[in-house]
Amino acid sequence: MFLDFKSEVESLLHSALEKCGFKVEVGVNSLSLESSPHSDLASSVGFRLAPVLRRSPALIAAEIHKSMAFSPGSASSVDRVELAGPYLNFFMNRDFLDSIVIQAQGTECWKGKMSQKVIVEHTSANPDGPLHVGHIRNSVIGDTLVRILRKAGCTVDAQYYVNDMGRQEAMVVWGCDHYKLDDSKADHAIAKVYIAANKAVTETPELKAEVDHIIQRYEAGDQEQEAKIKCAAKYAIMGIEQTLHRMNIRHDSYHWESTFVRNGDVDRVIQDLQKTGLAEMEDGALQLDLSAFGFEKKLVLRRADGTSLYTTRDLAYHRWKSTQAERMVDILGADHKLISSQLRTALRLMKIPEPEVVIFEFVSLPSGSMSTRRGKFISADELLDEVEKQAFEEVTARRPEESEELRRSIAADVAVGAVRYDVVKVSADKATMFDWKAALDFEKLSAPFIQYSHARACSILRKVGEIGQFDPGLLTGENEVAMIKKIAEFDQVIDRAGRELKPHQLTTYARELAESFNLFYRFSPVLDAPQELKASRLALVNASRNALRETLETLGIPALETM
RNA sequence: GGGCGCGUGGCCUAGUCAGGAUAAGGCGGCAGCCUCCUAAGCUGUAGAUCGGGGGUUCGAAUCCCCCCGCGCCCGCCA
Repeated sequence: MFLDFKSEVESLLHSALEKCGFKVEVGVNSLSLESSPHSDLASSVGFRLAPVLRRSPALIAAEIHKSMAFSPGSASSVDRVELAGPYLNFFMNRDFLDSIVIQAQGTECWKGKMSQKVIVEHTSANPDGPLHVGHIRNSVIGDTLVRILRKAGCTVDAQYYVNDMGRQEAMVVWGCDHYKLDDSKADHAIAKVYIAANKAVTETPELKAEVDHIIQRYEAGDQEQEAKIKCAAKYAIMGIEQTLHRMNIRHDSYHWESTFVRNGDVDRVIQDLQKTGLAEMEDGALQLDLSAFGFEKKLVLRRADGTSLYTTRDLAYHRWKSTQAERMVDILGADHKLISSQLRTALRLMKIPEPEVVIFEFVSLPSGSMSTRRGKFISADELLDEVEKQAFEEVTARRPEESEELRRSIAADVAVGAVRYDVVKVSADKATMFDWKAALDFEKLSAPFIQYSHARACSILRKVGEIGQFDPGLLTGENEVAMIKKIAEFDQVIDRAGRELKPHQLTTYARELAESFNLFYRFSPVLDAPQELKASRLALVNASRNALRETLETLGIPALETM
């Protein structure tokens, strides 16, 4: 696919440069390759070389162009190279376009060549209540990255780190001791006692000691507290999992932070950090001085009462992770920026590989930021319910003759897609404001737009039996060629999103792919086309359907066959 | 106060990391397209000094500096 074309262009350029005796600096994109409206791939390397060679970029480009060891048929994917002033324009040849259509008939061509083992940790929400619309930004970004990396060829373990030793879980247990869990969904029931407990402790500060006592006994290995905390946390996670599953999100493994306290890993981390000479006792607590690395405040490794802290436990978790994978990816909210830099610095001090951290900015409500503790949030369940309700109305308006069962099922799939696409389409480093109107809009910049294109392709394919013999060379219309080229881009998009950990790039591609298909659909009749052309167009519909399906699946969005 | 991030038509965003050939979409506005494979679609049109100011460069939305605005953080919480 596109990456093959690109590497062929690269080697053509490299040998031409060598022939001319030109040297380019090594580095990313040293050949100055860029996508261009004027060609399939362009190089502005002439500009790069101009200051060194003291000649005009156009002259340099012309010289490179002249010594390009290129004749028709000498390359498997490049048709021609054109000189346009200082630019070199590369074009794909017909054989290459044909091979894209043929490859895309199958299932093999969509998988990338990466082969690393990767751990992606995402969601890891405290088991103190349901996921809200802020949490799901973490879950959706994380799960989409898991899918992208798998598509790129990696072996991925999606991990959920369970914070069972923190204050918030002790608060939940205190709440369960004093209030009754009602029969609402597990995570929602937990949230109610958690909110009540917070209220009680705020109003009666003396109760704080009781909560502290729970933490201390749990850390000391008290069986009763352990049973209570594990039970409460598991109950909350059960509810959280239901919500995640509803959004097509699954974790491969769960890791409890208490594990790393019990097995001694936390103590070992502390010992190793002491060996750096940067850790010292202050006010009874062990603190790490990271001022040499630009951190003002010291990082507390162990409380004066001897109990551990979140960061220290997280260090132990990361040390373990580093022995299990070649890449570690953490998805964290913007509130973790500082602590994750400190974590990485501490790991570096111990010569432990650092994770790649994907930070996403906050999702706020028009009324301000969300808070589980204060009960101020829109839950993911509520969001999904509302979107599903809206989707049901829309599908009913369009397909009133279909059974309610089918309409419900389509609405559920549309809702999952709409929510996931809406969340992941914005770059992670942009703070967003939750907007009901946008969440309930199923038009162009949304998952239903892409699902719809897929459904249209399926609809055409349903009307014919087999595709049979076809000649891809007949697909020469403007929209047909554009569609083939767009399909070809799939491997490059996956590769780049997987390396840069930018899942929103895939949503842009998905939109472009669907747009291309809709144009082809609009201007190239398939079923009414003359016999031979019909077969070729059917093959392109099939290729498009496969590309749309792969893209949707990688986004975790159901590829609906009818809607 | 310090650190990090963000600022692109009325609104939401892509493009910024790796500077290049006319700033790309959506929503909303206006004007059109269902005897035609699903109109959750398609076409046309109006609308942008890319927050402001300096600088680097043949060339800056993109890199550097300053300023302004917004967000997050600066706990022996997580």
